[in-house]
Amino acid sequence: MINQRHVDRVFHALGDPTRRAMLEGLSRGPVSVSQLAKPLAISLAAVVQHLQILEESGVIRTEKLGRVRTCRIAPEGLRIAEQWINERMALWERRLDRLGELLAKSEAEEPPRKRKKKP
Amino acid sequence: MINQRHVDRVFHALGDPTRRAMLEGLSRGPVSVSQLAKPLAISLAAVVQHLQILEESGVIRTEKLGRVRTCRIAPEGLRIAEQWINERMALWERRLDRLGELLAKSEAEEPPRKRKKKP
DNA sequence: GCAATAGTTAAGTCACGACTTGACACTTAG
DNA sequence: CTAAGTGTCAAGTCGTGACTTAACTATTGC
Repeated sequence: MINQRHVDRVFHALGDPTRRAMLEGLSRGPVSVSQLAKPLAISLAAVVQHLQILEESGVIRTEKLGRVRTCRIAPEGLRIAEQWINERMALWERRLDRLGELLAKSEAEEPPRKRKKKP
Repeated sequence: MINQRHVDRVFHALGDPTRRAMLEGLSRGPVSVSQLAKPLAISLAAVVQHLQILEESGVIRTEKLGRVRTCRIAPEGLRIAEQWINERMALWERRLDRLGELLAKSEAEEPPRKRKKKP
């Protein structure tokens, strides 16, 4: 099981439309903070705040060279969210399988029949 | 491309820890509203509000028989979030592939060599 | 019919999260 | 050195989202 705190932070990060837009902006390759901010119609400071949340959640990594900070997607961070979703779906569908088995079995032994008598 | 509104609602729904806990509660099979509420330490009314958000986002379906509403996971709804994540990761990694090709190519043709002269 | 169970709706409170502004710090170019 | 470019930090505003309480509507069981 993955750390619950981690899952919380990742989904909180992904929960905001602006932050998802930023991830879209990053998905074609690494970009600087101001390039990332350009299409966003909010202040640079706001973008930086979002960046911090994204980075702390582990879905992006950043590094600063000189005066420019370069941001890139961290797939291993995103994968945590993906895994969580998959696990829920898997559990759910495993349950459907078990249900299917039960139905199949109860069809196999024709229903209104008494069980084997004990010796 | 999937409807943007849809993606927004799904991620907003998944962004709240209580709602994720509810999905956990549902992942083993369908349950009623009050069963779902029992482990949750919040009022039933609050649970109902969360349920509405979850249902409108399409990650669960519910149906009412008599006085009890039964809730179940809708995997096709969850899959929207999963897809979004996968697409971002895929774009990112496709880019890494292209980068790899470029590097491979520039290694193949030893770098400091003048190009073919025109005829 | 009456009481208990299961859920719904409305109204109001409150905290937190997203954003802004403004001052500041560091790097690079002229 | 100075100016322009790139980002950071702190403080404050504001709206929205998560919650509560309370009154109400079914449905079911005795």
